[in-house]
This record gives sequence, structure tokens and C-alpha cells, in this order.
Amino acid sequence: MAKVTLQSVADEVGVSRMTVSNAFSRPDQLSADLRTRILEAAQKLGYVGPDPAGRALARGRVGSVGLLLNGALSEAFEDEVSAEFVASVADELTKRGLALTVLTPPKDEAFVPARDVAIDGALVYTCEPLSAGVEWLGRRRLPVVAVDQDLGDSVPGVRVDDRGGAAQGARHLLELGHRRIGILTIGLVGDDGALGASDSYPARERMAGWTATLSAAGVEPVVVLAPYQPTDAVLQSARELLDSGDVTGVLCFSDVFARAVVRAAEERGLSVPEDLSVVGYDDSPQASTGRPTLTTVSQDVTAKGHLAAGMLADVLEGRTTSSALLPASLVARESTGPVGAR
Amino acid sequence: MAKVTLQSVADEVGVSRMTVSNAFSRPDQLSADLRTRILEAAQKLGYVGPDPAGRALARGRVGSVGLLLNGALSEAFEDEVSAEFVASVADELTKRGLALTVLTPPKDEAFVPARDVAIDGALVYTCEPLSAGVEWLGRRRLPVVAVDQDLGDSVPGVRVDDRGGAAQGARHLLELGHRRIGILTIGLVGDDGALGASDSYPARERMAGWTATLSAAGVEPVVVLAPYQPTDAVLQSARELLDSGDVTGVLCFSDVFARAVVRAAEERGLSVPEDLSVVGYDDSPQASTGRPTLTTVSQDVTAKGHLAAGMLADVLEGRTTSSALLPASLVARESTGPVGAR
DNA sequence: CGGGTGTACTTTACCGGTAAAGGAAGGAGT
DNA sequence: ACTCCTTCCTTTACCGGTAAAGTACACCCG
Repeated sequence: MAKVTLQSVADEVGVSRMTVSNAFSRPDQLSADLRTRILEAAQKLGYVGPDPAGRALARGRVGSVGLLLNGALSEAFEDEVSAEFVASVADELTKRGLALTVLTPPKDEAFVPARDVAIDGALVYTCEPLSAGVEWLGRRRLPVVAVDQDLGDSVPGVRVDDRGGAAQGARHLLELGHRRIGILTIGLVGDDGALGASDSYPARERMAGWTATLSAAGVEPVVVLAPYQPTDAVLQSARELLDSGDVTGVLCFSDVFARAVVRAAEERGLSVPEDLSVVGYDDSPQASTGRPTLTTVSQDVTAKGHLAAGMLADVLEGRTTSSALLPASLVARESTGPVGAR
Repeated sequence: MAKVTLQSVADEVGVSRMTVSNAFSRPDQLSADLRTRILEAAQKLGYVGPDPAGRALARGRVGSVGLLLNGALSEAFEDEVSAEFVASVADELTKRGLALTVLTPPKDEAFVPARDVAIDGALVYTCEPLSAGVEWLGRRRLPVVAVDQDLGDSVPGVRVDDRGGAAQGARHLLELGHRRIGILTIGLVGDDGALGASDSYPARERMAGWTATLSAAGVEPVVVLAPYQPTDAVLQSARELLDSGDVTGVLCFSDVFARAVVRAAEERGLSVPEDLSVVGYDDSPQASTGRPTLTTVSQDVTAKGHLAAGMLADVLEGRTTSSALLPASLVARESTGPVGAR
């Protein structure tokens, strides 16, 4: 079967190639009658519609944007909050006539998604700013929207008021009378296998929010780092935190971390919140599902996704956009209570 | 800044366009020395590398494959098991030099991802077979690999032995002495809002495995349907199941369903597994994390993703492939026990 | 009846690459 | 010295579309 192109349909009907193109892409440019005939001929020949690759080249737009994620892709998808974000991004993009292409970290030099995949722009989601992927996107001069991250003033972004959210969590513990407070935040596994502080936007901002609030009250927190994964490593860090200081309250980087702290507390015969108050972060589904339900900092992830995707779509349509800062709010649940309640 | 193309670099160096193309894409076709000069000139002019869109048209291959998901995208991403699958697919594809483009269900006729996005092939993941997306992929004659689904003999696929897995779950309960058994499986919300049986491959096969095994033992199960989402609707169905029959064991379509059953049981003052045994499905993280840990049916989702992606990549490279059936195995944990243990 | 305004197509001129065949020059083998 | 490879670069011939400007004819109006 010879390949079916616009031209073959044009020949069949006896019109110009351009007219067939219009029949599919700009119906208002030809008479309804001719359009019908063209569509029928196309059907007969088995022509499905304009080839996206050819169209992309001619139009100069591909119709798909990239999503650049950090290292382990599985992390992003397995985390309920990230997953929700990705879903809402895809959702909004579809509305705007764009598809979503996942830009994974390259396995080797031969194929680098951020360099080799046809996209019109990209969303950069919690990558460390120095990521090679970000650099390629820049070299290609692709429009980029940063999410939960600061890529400089020239790159518009959507960020959450992580500092403010963290501050609310800290204030909450202070108001409950806690003075010996621990922080379980995220660390990056370095080359030597040891954990170092993460300089990602959320890590930095949340830490800033916590420490600023606590030190204003004269409280010096005990800080312990935990890796993003796996579960037992997180649990290990949680144990470490409980053992290293006699804390009555813990501020966590995520709800997963908070759950680990709760578990470590139970191992030690401590009840939450009677003996230990725990504040999570993200308000992921498990915050309200498990027991005790977690006091946590909530953000509207869906709105974040819609907004980020919309911003990128706007930029691609030639509109100008400016960065946005979304609010975060404390949700008090069962995992926190007055100090010394028992 | 004028657009920088292969040609402009060629002019700068004084070689043919083709040579510059080779410098980037086929280094073995020119001398190392010339290649260096070309790369330097490219750098100087700000030429990043061959434009993916142009390359796609010329090569006839785009370098990206689609992933067609069912209705709500958020479902796929929020489910830990699906997320893991997607991650492993993306992982394997990257190794094979392919990117992953998410084909969302269209919001309107104007933009239909499965029709309008440039891809070389697609993975179809648990879509109801009659999905419009699948049809478009067929019309475009794109290579497709089906996952957890039967798209006919002409479409290669990766499936899990859901029937066998379900049978193991059922046999497990029978061996523990259970004779009054309930099944909480998935239903589709129909147009009228009522739940109907799902005819998806996993739903059909698991049900077949359960009922075949149970009826061979002379047990007639109580079957209740639950929607995939949201949590409280699932819980409602779980309550219904417990109320509608005096069962001592329940076989569930997923671990989420199983958790709902456990919760409904607790509401009624029943302990798991003393008063009620519950079998989940999928062995998702929450099966081993929460309490009680869930007896469930495990499958190697990562292997499934790698395999499916690899099969598609093989097809694109001209190799022939045949469908695969992966094993499923029962993992006995705390949520099941001998009938009448108390 | 001349001129302005649509409507409906066609023409022209690209979009940015790559595969495969073509040639020219240098070296090895006999 | 002649032939046969190789190596390295160039030539030719597309890949499948679209934007924008051009042409032709019909219609409306004063």
C-alpha cells in the first residue's frame, strides 16, 4: 500500500494539496460541499489526517510540551502529591491543545530527552537547578515554566509559599507549648553515600520558615535529614531524631516522613499526640486516611498544576506571564496536641 | 538573531549541510578533526543540534511513543501500582532511545492526542477496548502493545495471570476453612450513575479466577461492586458487602478495596483476621505498610513495564514479538487467618 | 457599468533535516 | 603501474505538511 499523503487525496479529488490541508485543518476556508467530498475521498484512500510530524515542521509547533523531573522518575510518580500534580498538568494541557511528554534523565549520551525530543516548551518540576536537563532546555531556547523552584528572574514559575506554610506549622507547635522541637527534613544522598542538605526550593524554604519562626521564639531545633526514599531509610532517620534529642514535637518535610516519625514513636512506646506531636507536609491522601490523622500543611496541588500548565500554554501563545506564589495553610488534625498532655 | 540551522553552520565552516548533519548524528562518517571544527562553529553560532521536528520528518521516526490511559488520568497516576508501571515504562523507553508521551482523553474534537500527536507507536494500558483512542491509533496504523488487556490476536500484549492470581487468593481462603466468602470487585459507573460490571481484562479475569475456584468447592460468593474512586464510595460498597451477607472472608479487586473492607469491619467491631479474613490484590506499598498488613496477590509491575516498553521498542526496530503472560503469586500476611479463630 | 467586497481555491515558497548514492584522493597489494 | 579499497565529503532527492499571497469569479451597490 503506497503511502497516503495529502497529495494523493488531492489528486483523487482533483484539487490542490492546500485545499485538502484546509479541509482538515481550516474548514472555514472551503465550501462545505467540497470539504465533504475531500473527507470522503480521504476515507476511501485510508488517509487519516495530516501527519503530525510534517505538520510540526511546517507550523513550527509540535503540540507537546515536556515535563522535566528529577532523578528517579519513579519517585515522582509514586509520590501521591507529585502524581496529582502531573495529572492536573496533563489535564490542563489537553484543554489547551497540548500533549505532555515526559523528559526522563538520560541513560547515556546517545539519547538525551531534553535535547532530542520535539517539544514546544517545558515544565521543570523540582529538579535541582543545575540539572543537565534544564541546561539543554535553555540552550534550545525553549520556553520554560519552573515549578516549586527558582530558575532566575527570566524564567516564570509557580511556587508555593513553603516558607509561610512551614512557619505556620512551627507556630502551631509553639502555640501548643512545645519548646523542644525536632525537624525531619529531606537530604540528598551524595556521592559518598552520606546525606547532605538539599538546596531544592521546597527544602530551603520550608527550613527557612521553620527556623525563622522557632528562633524568633528562642527555640533551637534538632535537625535530622532523611532521604526521600526508601521507607526504611526514612524510618531510620526518624528513629535517629527521636533518639538524638528529647523532643516533644516534630516538624516534617512530608507526610511520609511524619508517618515514619509516628511509627518510630510507637516503637518507643510514645503515643501521638499525647507524648509527641507530629506535623507533616503536603496534606497527601494518607494524611487524612491513616491513624492518627496528620496535622499537616496543605497546598492546592491541582491548582498548581493547572496554573503551571496554563502559564506555559500562555507563553506558547505569545502572551506574557509572571510568576505566581500559591498559599499554603495548616490543617490541624489528630497528630498534634498540647505539650505534656499526659 | 537569525535562526541557526544546519545550513548556517555548514556555511560557516565551508562544508556541505550533510557533513554537519553527520557531525552530530553519525560521527563515524567524518574525520575527527573536521568534526571538532564543526562542533566549535556550531557552539559559536549557538546551534544546539539538529531540530527534532525536522529530524522526525526526515527519518520517519519521531522518537517518542504514546501511553494511552483510561478516562481519568489522575486515577492512573494516583494509584501506586499504575504509577510504578508508568515509571518503569518510561525507564525502559529511555534506554531504548524513546520518550514517553501521555495521550490523554480529548476534551474536545479539536485536539485529540491519539490522533494529533506525533508518536511512533503506543502502549495501551487498561483502557476499555472500545476506547476512541485505541481506534485512532489503529486508523493511523501505529504499532501498539496492549497491557493488561486483550486487543485481539493481531496486537501483541503483556498480560498478567490475573485469573491464576485470583484463584490463589480464593484457594487460600478455602484452605483456611472459609465457606462464606464475599467478593468486592470493581464496577464501572454507567450513564445512569449505577455500577455495572467492568469488562476490563483484569476485572474479568480475576472474577473468573475467583468464581471458578470457589464454585469448584461448592461455594457461592456474595459479590458487590465498588467504583474505582473515591475512597468513601469504596468504603460504602465495603459496608454493603459486610451487611449483605454473613461472610468470614473477602476477596478484593485491589489493596485499596481491601483496606476499605478492613475499615468497614472495624466499624462493625470485627477484627481482622480473627473475625474476618481479607485478601487484597496488587501488593501495593500500602499492603505491607498499614496495619494489619494485607494478604494480597503480587505481580511484578516493574517487569511488566519493562517488558511492555521493550516489546514496543522491538516492534519499532522491526523485530517481531509475541504476547507474554506474567505470573502472579499470593503473599500471605496478617489480614487472613483460619475461619473462626476467635 | 465601474468599483468594492467576499468567497473559494491555487500558487509559491518555505519548515530543517536525513538516506543513499556519487565522486575524489590516498594507500595497499601484486 | 594498475586495480581495488577505504576514507571522507558532496550531491541528489526526498520527508509531509502549512502560511501567506495571488487569482478568479460572483455579488452588491450607487
